Amino acid sequence: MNKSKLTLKDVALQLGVSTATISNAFNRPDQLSKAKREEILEQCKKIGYSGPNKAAQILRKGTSNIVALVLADSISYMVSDPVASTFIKGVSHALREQGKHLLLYAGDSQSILDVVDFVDGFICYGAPRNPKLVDELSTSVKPVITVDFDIEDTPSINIDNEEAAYQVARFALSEGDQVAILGLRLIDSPSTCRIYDNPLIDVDSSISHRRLDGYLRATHEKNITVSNERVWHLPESDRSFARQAAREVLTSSPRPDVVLCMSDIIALELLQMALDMGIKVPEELKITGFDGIEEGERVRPRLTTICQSSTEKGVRAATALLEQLQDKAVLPFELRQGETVSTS
Amino acid sequence: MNKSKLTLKDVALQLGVSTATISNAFNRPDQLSKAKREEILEQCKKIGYSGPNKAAQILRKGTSNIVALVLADSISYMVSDPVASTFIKGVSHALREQGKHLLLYAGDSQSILDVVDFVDGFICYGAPRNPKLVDELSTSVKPVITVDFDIEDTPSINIDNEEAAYQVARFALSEGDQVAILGLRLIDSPSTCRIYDNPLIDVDSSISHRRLDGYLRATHEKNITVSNERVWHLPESDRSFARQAAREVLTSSPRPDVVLCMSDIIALELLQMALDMGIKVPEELKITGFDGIEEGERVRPRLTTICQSSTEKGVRAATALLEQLQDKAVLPFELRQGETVSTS
DNA sequence: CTGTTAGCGCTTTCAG
DNA sequence: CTGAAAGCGCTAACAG
Repeated sequence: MNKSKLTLKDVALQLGVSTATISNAFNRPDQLSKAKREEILEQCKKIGYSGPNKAAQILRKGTSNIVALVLADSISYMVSDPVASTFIKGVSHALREQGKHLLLYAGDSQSILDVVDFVDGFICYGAPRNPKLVDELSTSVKPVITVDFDIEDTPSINIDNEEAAYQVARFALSEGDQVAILGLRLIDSPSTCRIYDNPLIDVDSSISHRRLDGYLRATHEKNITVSNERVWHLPESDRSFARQAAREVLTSSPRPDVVLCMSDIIALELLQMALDMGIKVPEELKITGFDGIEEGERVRPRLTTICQSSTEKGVRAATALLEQLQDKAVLPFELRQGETVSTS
Repeated sequence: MNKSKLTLKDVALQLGVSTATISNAFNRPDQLSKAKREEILEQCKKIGYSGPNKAAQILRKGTSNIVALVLADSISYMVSDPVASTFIKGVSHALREQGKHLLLYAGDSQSILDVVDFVDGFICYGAPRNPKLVDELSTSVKPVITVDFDIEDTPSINIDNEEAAYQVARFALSEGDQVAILGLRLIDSPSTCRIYDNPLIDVDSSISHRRLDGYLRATHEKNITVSNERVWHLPESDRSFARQAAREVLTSSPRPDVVLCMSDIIALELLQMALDMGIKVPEELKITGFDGIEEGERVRPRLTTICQSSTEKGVRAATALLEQLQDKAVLPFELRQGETVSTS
């Protein structure tokens, strides 16, 4: 109970050795004889000293074994998103193997200053909602790795979103199709809407715009034009936004033959609503998703989508951070041919 | 860039005031004139000092604004469980309002010693897989609150699992029904199996056993006997375990008329498998879940289950910890009448 | 309202 | 291999 009051100094005094010896017994086994070390450790256990105080170690050593995972959005939102939570899974798995701990950090926070002094580094998953964090991160002395977006001169992990979107769209489209696109964070609006002529946000770093580019490359190839009123913006990959958008799309006229969705969550809501409305998939409506979440395989018809391994991304991100790898990695993806696109 | 090298002392020197004044400017506005304070803050910004080093503050003040959330299992597993992630959502939401940060901690870790010295407290969600953590937690000087299980003399948050299980079972059962139970962590086994005469683990604190008690109270009331070979054990509320168990149950003879499931995930897998096998729900098979996850409402027929608000639990847990409330709270639950039980 | 000072608990040269 | 001593950067008395 009073273990918390015992300091290394107290212990040194009690055991009649110097503080350095105790410290070494815990941290640097090579600095003293095995026998002595074991004796000290045993004595410590006996008197209830469980090792050097971590707070002091952090200050002194400048490392804490804590890695901050900066999420794009609030933790609340991210943790219930299947893609993000799969990513977190990967990160935590890799961190755990290295004895590191995981601090979750919201991307809509004011600043990273609260933690920058004591964490060992940052994994930044998606462009944080608060852009100020990007500035802070890019000038931070602590190592940073970004995932699904880029900061100049900072290592990152991505997939080729443009190519992936192109492939899934090309697979789904036939000449003459009426096409609609359900996009993610395309413009600066907190609600679901068509993009019309609103300025696209953040063009460079946004994965959404890369995906849009890919979709449009495929439509051009099939001589299909997609006007801006057939492109919807959703502020988040969230089921209720998705439902709204799905309803708009399915009741719009002409009703599309193909809907390209920038996430599986969106696609799944669209699918469900279509089925509820008695629309046959894929005969009357083809749907593509993006991400490859499990639920897309459980549902009937199975979702046609792009699979990317979020777990793998998480593992890679954590590993790259800890090993200080400096490269910008591009991971593979895979087209999954479900049944929401006719294979004829 | 060299902001990280500036210390409070340097700044004091540069601005020609004492270190205490700088410290006060940042931490105790009441200790100096508003004018002076603002001037100092501005100067600091100008020379690139962003405030006292947090690592040093942690050591000095003994608080870090970090709260550890100890999960029952590995982070990887917990973060993809809808119930746990909803809980995390609640916790992070409440923490955020208080400017606290969230450290995720795995319940199968070796020890909490790694972090106990610098976190401000522990929220412990479910009995940790490694029981040693419970000992450490119970002797820790840092505040602790448990959720869904109890540690003596430690505040906690629970629902009345026995009563909830009783109610859902009573609702589902009719005299003469053949009953099976899909339970969670009932015995000490890493795989899905019937419990037979294996000793039940951890009887007191386990919510699973409270639920089992509730189910059995209901069956007794209806003069139904449920032998131990009609009770399955699943090591986790995990879809693949659930599928195994579902298959065993549905192919066992006599095939049950009612299956009481200790989580919605289990119930949903059972439901899906039953439908795939052409078994009519609820006409030929009644199913009950536990938890009230969203997916249970999206599926057809809708799941009959016990709803408990995991978000609310999370919020309460965080609040209670931060406000040092000492009571053992019992939260309400609600029976949700879906369509997996006939309402006749 | 401001400045001085003594640590918070530890690690790490550097002599011995 | 061991011990003495100097901080890591900061805060909170306390005295002025």
